Formats: sequence, structure tokens, C-alpha cells
Amino acid sequence: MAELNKSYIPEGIEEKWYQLWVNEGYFKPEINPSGKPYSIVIPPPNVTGSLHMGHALNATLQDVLARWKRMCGFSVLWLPGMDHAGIATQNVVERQLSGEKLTRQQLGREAFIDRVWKWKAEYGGRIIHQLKKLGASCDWSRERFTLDEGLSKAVREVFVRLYEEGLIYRDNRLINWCPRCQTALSDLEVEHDELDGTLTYIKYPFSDGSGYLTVATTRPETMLGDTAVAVNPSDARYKDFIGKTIALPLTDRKIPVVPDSAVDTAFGTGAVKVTPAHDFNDEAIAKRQNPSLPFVVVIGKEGKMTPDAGLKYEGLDRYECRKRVVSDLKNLQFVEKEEKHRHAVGHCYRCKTIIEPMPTLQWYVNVGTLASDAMDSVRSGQIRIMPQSWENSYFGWMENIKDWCISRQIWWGHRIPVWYCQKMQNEKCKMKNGIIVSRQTPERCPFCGSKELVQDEDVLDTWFSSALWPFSTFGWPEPTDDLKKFYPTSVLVTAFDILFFWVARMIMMGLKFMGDAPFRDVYIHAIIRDSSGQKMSKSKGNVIDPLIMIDKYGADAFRFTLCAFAAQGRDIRFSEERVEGYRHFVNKLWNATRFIMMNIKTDEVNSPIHRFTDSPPVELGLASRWILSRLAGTAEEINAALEEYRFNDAANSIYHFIWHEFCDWYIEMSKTEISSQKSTAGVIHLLLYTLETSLKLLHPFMPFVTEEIWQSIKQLSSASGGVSYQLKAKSIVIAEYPQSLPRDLQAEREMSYVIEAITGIRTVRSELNISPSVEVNVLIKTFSCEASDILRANLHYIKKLSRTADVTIGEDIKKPADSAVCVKDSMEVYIPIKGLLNIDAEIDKLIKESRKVEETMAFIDRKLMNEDFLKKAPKDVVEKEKAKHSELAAKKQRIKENINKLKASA
RNA sequence: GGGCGAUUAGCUCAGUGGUAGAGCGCUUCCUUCACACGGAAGAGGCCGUGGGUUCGAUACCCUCAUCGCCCA
Repeated sequence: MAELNKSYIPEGIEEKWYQLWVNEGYFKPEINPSGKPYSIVIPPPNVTGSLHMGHALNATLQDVLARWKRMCGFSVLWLPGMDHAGIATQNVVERQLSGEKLTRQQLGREAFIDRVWKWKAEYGGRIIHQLKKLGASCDWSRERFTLDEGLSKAVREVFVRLYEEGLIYRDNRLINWCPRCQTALSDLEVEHDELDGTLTYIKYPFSDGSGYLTVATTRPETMLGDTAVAVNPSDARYKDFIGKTIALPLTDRKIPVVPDSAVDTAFGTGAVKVTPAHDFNDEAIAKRQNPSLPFVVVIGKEGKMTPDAGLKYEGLDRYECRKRVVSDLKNLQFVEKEEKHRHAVGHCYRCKTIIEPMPTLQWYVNVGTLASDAMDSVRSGQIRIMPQSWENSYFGWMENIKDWCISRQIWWGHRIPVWYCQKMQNEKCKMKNGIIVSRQTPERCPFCGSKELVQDEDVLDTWFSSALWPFSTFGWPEPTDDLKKFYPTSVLVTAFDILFFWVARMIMMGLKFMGDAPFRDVYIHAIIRDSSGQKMSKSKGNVIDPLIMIDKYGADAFRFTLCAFAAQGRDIRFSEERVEGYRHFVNKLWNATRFIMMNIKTDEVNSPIHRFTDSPPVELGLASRWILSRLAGTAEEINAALEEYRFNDAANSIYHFIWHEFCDWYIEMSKTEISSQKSTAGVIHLLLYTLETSLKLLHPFMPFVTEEIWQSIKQLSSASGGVSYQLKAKSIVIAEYPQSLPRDLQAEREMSYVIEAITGIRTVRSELNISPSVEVNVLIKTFSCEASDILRANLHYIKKLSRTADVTIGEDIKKPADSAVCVKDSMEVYIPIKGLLNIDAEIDKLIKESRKVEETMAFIDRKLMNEDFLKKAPKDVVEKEKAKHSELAAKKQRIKENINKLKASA
């Protein structure tokens, strides 16, 4: 028989099979044309991105589901793609330009966009290649990009429809402005980090010279834009000051003291300066006043002070200005005191620059009804969020959702389909403010006919196009076959950090435009941290590169590790040792295969193919019946676990079966047949069948090694004439997933006697330090004739696996003098060793065991003596406790007898 | 400040209303004809604290402590 390498080496093998899978079209849903549809859209990674641990986990879990469902006969579509990551990509290319001492403004819009496309062609989409290395079974023929023509069409369609329904509007209000990226950001794109700051207490003198008020602020430079001081009308300290006027220091402005009940009387002095143009709370106060307070913009889009800040400060950076303002105020004796103060400051999520609230004209989506519909869909169970605990976060966010700012002042992205008529030649056009919103680029103004149209300079938030991903990728707004077949998708697999950014918005858009939720299940998986619990980040230098893991340990071991870790709800502490452990598992499987292959004698393997899928195979021996039943049990567990997204349970289940049942027991037992002179056809057949089925169960988790072994077995049928064991499927990818195999609980029960006997003997041998090469004689006293019968029938296994010569079995066996003993649940094992027995040590061992039994008995005694327990506990529980008690009593008695005998012989 | 989560073996983590499991590590023995990336046998845990519910709590509820996350 052809021999395999001594250990599994993934290099080369992974690429080879992946190529074949793609070439054969296995990842296309058409491979199972009549199957029920099962679809997943990948959370599109950034075009700038490269595979990190989060992606790897995310993709692995999706791939497990896709491969499993595909093998179950579903018509599986896992649709891959990327998003254009507007700000991030633009930043990357601008950085490249700055190396050439160029700015995008110098290049011009069109040339810049060309440049970005060129960049994408060259560097973008690295992650796609990396997903392939991981083994992702995506249908690459359907790969999409958010800036594709089709997806762009969908974006326009949605924008126009929402505008026509009045759900998209333009407004001038405060937004989060990133002075570095030079664009507006949505609330979600701002990260709040705690920083140590200073709370400066500033005296604001009344203009009538009657004293002063003190206000406290963390941003002294914004005082230049103050247009009021607000106090809580219920605050007795300040009631009388309402209506007075303040002479704002460092300026020549007079500003009023106004009442506002939202002012926190406990913060600072209870009087707050109001800078409507640079603070969201202040904006709200300003708008509540009647008439509303003026907005004075003192910080410009570059983060530098404007002329309105005063000649002295104009052009200064905002933080430079802060220093100057404080020192100037100090010189004028306006600073009362300074306190250290820790507070949250908003940062741009892309570049970490501190954001600046800024009044600008932007486009917004009114999310009110969209959000309430999206909440209903989860409340009604139309969408299941798993683990369910995330529903709280979902509802919490949706209930407090604010309108979504969707315009960005950048160039890379979907240009807003809005044109402004420059002429506004008639009333109708004036009424519309010359705003034209259109699916097609208009040639003339539909209202007044003017040809002077200017398109809005801005592009849409990347998430606006991502929100359409579950249907735009299927060809919407065209009524394509894919759309009909695969929408709604079956499940969305993602991490919680984009639950709001993306998931919530997809639900809103899906409900709105498809009339149905975009997916049935949302499975939220963990975030991966390093082994000390820190979030992995480039700046911390604690990033583990998945590709290095793959190179080092193979994709299979790496994937399996991720699955085994996947239970943890919120975070995973990744440890490389774990990957190494699972590489050992791959090797174990490999060697099990090797063992089987080495023992195939081609001229003997010619029994008819029997796949054991129908009736329990009664004609087989106990070990074979047992392994088939355990295989069936394992398949049951895995299918049930995957059905509920319990990836770790599924992984552990197959791991335990292959290593600790198949290898540790069945293969060891099979050696009795193989080493005998009898025909081995039967046992080889069973070994092959169990291996084949195990491979199929394992394949979604470890696609490569399972295919490699599958193909090796497959070669047998063609290469060696006599072997009739054949694999139906051309590739394991399209083999049938094992389900509903017959259990044989009787066999499992019987086998437990054999295992008990073998482990009992091994325990004694080990305790007595009997060399493995020495064969001993053993006596087994069983407590039932059933046990005796079964042990006798399987004596060959016992002898082989426990290295014993003579085994005497019976219910009335007497413990020989000078023998060591092991008391098990259904038998006692004696090994006579003349003269060599350390009687004191034996007695100590038994006393220790007896003590353990007594402790447990005492616990049960307490229960059984408790009348409340007997009265109130369920009957079966009481019965169980009673049975346990009498079992323990018997065991205790047996141990005692053994101790007495040992004492007598001493 | 609001909300959420975690706390179980040396480490990383599963888990269940009826005195606890895995992997790694550790100890002892074994290079037995698949595998030392292996085999066998072991040691190791008042299941964070204090209350409550219950016949019974590691598990359900509350308090506190520690750590972490999200949102302001």
C-alpha cells in the first residue's frame, strides 16, 4: 500500500486543493441546483485592509456554516466582496501623494480618483487573497465591490427614493468635523476617549460693573465664541442674574445670562458658558432660547482660529490658542482657579484627531420610522440576534438614534446624486432651492430648464452603501434570479463592534427597500484579544498575524483553534499554544490514516460496501458496533451544535471522538484482528468507514487535511484492484454530511464493561509499577453475569490492551492472597504478585479510596435524612440519590473487605 | 454618569438547580510494529465576597470587590 509521510505537512497541499475546488466550481450554489438556498453575505472588509484575527475568526465561522450546509445538500451562496472605505482609502492614497509632495487638490478630483483606482488595482484587495489561504469557500465569481457599477446604481436608487419620501434632507447644524480628514463624521464615527484635562474657572464680569460670575470650562479657547452664559432657573445662586449682561473678556462683545433647565447645577460653578457653534449641548441651549442665540464660529475647518476669534488669535491652532487665551486671561486676573479634570473627548475613528463640532450644511437621513421598523423586526422574532444578550444593546442604541449624517467632504466614494441649478429661473425652481435629485445625471434643470447645473461636491458615507449590501450585491434594483433565490440571506456573522454601524442600518434598509429583513439570524461572535486580554492593535505591537499562524501551523489547525475558542461571548484571548495543540490533532488524524492505509492488504479487502446507515449492524463485533454508535452520537452532537452556532461544542465533539474514541480505543482494538492471521477485511472496512465519516464531520472545520486524506483513500479504489471500498464523491467538499446514523446504546453500555476492565488493570499495573513488557495474570470479579459474559466474549481486547496473559472472570472469584486490587463500579480487578506486594501501601490506597466514598455518602446521607428533601424534591431525584447511596455502600463494603484480607495476610 | 459582561484546576476557558469538566502545563512510567506532534496512570478546585430564594445554589436574585467593554 502507498505510504503516507510520517507527519502531515500542509505546504503545497492547501494551495493544490483550493485551486481544484475553485476550478471545479464547488463554491458556486449551482453545485447543488435543487437544494434549498442558504446564503451568507460576507461583512465586506475594507479594500485597504489586510487579514487580521477578527477577519480570520469571522471568515472561519462563515466557512464552517457554508461548508456544512453545502454538504447537507443546500444550494449555498457565500458572497464575498469589499467596501471602498472612503476616508481610509483616501487617507492612504493622500499619504502616498504627499510622498511625492503632491496634494489631491493639486491633482484635481478626476485625476485623484483615477489614482485611487490605480492604487486599488495594485494594492487593494490583498485580503481577498488571504481569505483564500484560510480556505474560505466563497463564490468568487460573484465577488462585489461597493463602488461597482451595479452597487452604485443601487445607492442612487435608494438616495433618490428616500429623498422623494422626505427621508433624506439637507440641514445646517453642528456635526462632528475631523480637521485632519477635512470631513464630517457621523456620531458613530467618533470615539470617546478619556483624557486628563484642566477645568479652568473664568470670571465673567457684568457689563454694569456690578461684579462677576464664574464659569468653568475644559475648552477656554471657545470662550471667544461665547454668545451667552446659561444658568439653571431653579438655581437660587443665579436666579437674580438672569437677564443681566456680561462683558465677555478678550472680546468687545456683550452677552446675556440666560436660563436653561438642562444646566447641571452640580457641575463646575453651576453657570456655563455657551458656545453654540462649537459644542453640541450649547447648540441645543442656543436653539431653545427665544430668540435663539447667535452662532459665532471661531474655529475653522483646519482647526485654526477664524477672524471672528479676534485679530490677536486669528490663524492660531486651536490648542495653541487655548494656551494664549488662558495666559491672557491670567494676566487680566480673570482666572479664578484651575483644576485637573478627566473627561471624554471625541476622536476621529480613522485618524484619532480630536474632532471639532462645527456648524455646516450636510445631508441627513431621517431614521425615525426606519429605526422603529428595525426594532419591530427584532422584537417580533423576524430577526434573531444571537447571543440574545446583544438585543439589549441593539434596542438601546436604536431607541436613542439620531438622524444620520451621510455626506462626507471627500472624493473617494459615491458622489451624492444632487445637482444645484445655478439660475433658478422660475418660481418652481426657487421653491426647490434649485435642488435636483436624480437617478441619471441631468442635462438641464427639470424645473426651469437651465443648463447650468453643478453637482454636489460631497460623497456618501461608506456605510450608506454597506447598508444595501445584502441586496445590492444580488443585483437590486434589478429583479435578478439571485435576488429572488438568496434574499433574505440565512445568517449574518459579525462582531459586535459594527452592530450599529452596519447591522442596524442593513436591517433598516432591507426592510425599507426589500420589504423583508436582510437575514434571519445575526450571529455575533467575539473580539479577539492577545493572551493578556489587550485589544490587538498595531500601535500596541501585540498583533498576531493570522497568515503567520497559517504558515506555521497550517490553516486547518488555525481554523480549528478559532472554532474551539468561539464560545466565549465577548472576547477571546488568543494563545498560540492552543494552535500548536490542534496541529498535534491534525497529526494524530494523519497518523490514524497512515495506520489504516499501511494495513490494507489489497487482496483481502473485497467485502461488499456497507455504509451502516440503515439498520444497526448486529452481525458486527462489540467494538465495531460501539464505534459506529459513537460515530452516530458524535454526528448528532455536531449537527445540533452547528444548528445553534455552538462552534466550540461541535469542534470539541469531533476532536474527542477522533482522538479519544476512534484512536485510543477502536484503532487499538483493531490491532488484535490485524495482528492475527485471520482475514482483516471486516475490520479494515470498519476502520475506513469510520475514518471516512469522521473526515466528513471534520471537513467544515479542517477543509484541507480532510480533502488530502479523502483523496488518498479515493486513490485506493482505482489503484489497487481488490479494494472495493469506494468514496462516492469526487471531493469531500461535495460529499454528503453524516446525519441520522443509527445509535446502538446497548453496544455503548456493553463496551463500558470492557473499558472498565482494561482501565482497571492498567491502573493497578501503573500503581505497582509493573513494566509494560511484563505480562501479568489477572482475576476479575464481576457483580453481574451480564458483565462476566461480555468480558469473556471480549477477552482478546482485554488481553491486548492491558497486556495480560491469563484473565479469569467470574462473579464468585475470591481475591487471592498477595494481590493488588482495583475496585470499580461493576467489577473488582485483582493482580496477584507474589512477594512483590507492598501491603501497607495497598492498604493506604484503599483507605484513601474508602474515605472518598464515605465523604460522598455523608453528603447523600444528609440529603436522605432531610425530610424536606424527601417530601419536596422530585421523586426520580430521590430515587437516584437512594440508588447512589446503596451503590456507594456496597463499594465501601467491598473496599473494607479487601482491606481486611490484606491485613490478614500481613 | 448610564448600561452590559466577566470572576470555575498553575494557565486559557467550557458547563449544569442535585458537591464540577476540557486543552495546555505538572508528576510517574513507557521509544509496544500509526503517531514522542505519541501512549498509560496520576496529582490538582471552600466554582471572587456577603446576603437572599430553594429540600438543595458553582448555577437563580440582590450587595460588594476586582477587571473589562459599550454609550454619554
